Amino acid sequence: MAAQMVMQGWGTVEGGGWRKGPWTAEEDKLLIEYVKIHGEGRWNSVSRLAGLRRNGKSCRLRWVNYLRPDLKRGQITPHEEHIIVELHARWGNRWSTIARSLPGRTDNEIKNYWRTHFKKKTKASSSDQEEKSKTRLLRKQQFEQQQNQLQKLQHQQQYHCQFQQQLVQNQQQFSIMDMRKIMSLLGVSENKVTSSPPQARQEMTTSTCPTTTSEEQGLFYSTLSGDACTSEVSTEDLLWDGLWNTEDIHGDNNWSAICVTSKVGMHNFAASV
DNA sequence: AACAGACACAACCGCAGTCAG
DNA sequence: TCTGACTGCGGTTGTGTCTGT
Repeated sequence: MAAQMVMQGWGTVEGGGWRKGPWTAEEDKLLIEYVKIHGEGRWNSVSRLAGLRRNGKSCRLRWVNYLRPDLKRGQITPHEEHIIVELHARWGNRWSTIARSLPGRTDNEIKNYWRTHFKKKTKASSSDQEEKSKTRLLRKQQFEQQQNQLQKLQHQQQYHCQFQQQLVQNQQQFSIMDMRKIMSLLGVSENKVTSSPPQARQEMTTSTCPTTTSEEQGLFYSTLSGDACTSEVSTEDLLWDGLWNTEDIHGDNNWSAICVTSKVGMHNFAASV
C-alpha cells in the first residue's frame, strides 16, 4: 500500500479514456465492491458497473495480484522457495502452474521473485553477496510480517464469509493428480497418498470444511516436503498448527493418525461430514 | 550527505486459447 | 467455419526504496 501511495504520480488517462498507472485506494474500493456483488469474471463490464475508468484487463490484474483476500502477502519463505526451485526445474517459466502449487501466491509474485533472486544467483553467486542479501531479506521480512498480519486480519474479517464458498470450490479442483505430481517432485513416494485411507484422501482433496483456507494447503505442502518449519509464523499459522501433525507423517506415514491427532482438523472434518 | 547501483514489485503489453453467437 | 469478445499467461517496463561507497 505504501508503495502504491508513493507511485500515484504516474497515473495517466489514455486516449480511449482508460486510466493507467498505479491504483488509488478509491479505485481499489470500487473494484472490491464490484467483486463483492458480481463475483470474479466479466471484467470488461467492471468499468461500466463499478464506475471505474480502468479496462477489464487492468481490473482483473489488480484483483488477481493484489486485492484477492486469499493472497498470502509477505516474503517468500524458504520452504516456498524450495518448491519454486523444484517446480521451475520441472516446468520452466510456467509461472501460473507453479503458482497453483503455492496457495496464496500469484504467478506475478513468483515470477518477480525468481527474476530478482535466481537470475541474480546464477550471475553472481558469491557467498558474500548472498549473505548480504539474506540479511536484508531477513530485516525486511520482519517488517513485512507485521504489516502482513495487520492486513490479513482486516481482509479476513471483511471477506471471510463471502469467499468461504469459493475457497471450498478451489479446494475441490485441487485434484489428487496434482498432489501426486508435487509429491513426486518433492521426493515423497506416491504410496503415501495411495496408501492413505480412502476417507482421509477424499477429505484432503474435496473437503467441504467451512473454515478451510489457502493457508491450509500451504501447511499441507509443508508436510509433504518434510520441511515443517517455515520462517513465517502468523497468528493464523498458529491456529492451523494443529491441523497436520508433521510428526505423524514423518514417523508413521499414518494418515488416519493425522486425522485423529489433529485438533482443528478433527473439528473441521466433523463439521464437513 | 550525496550519489549510483541493486532490489522489489505493481502494472502494462502482446500473444494465444476459449467460447458464444 | 468464422469472428469477435473475453480471459489467462509470460515477458517486460517503470518507479520508489534500500544499501553501499
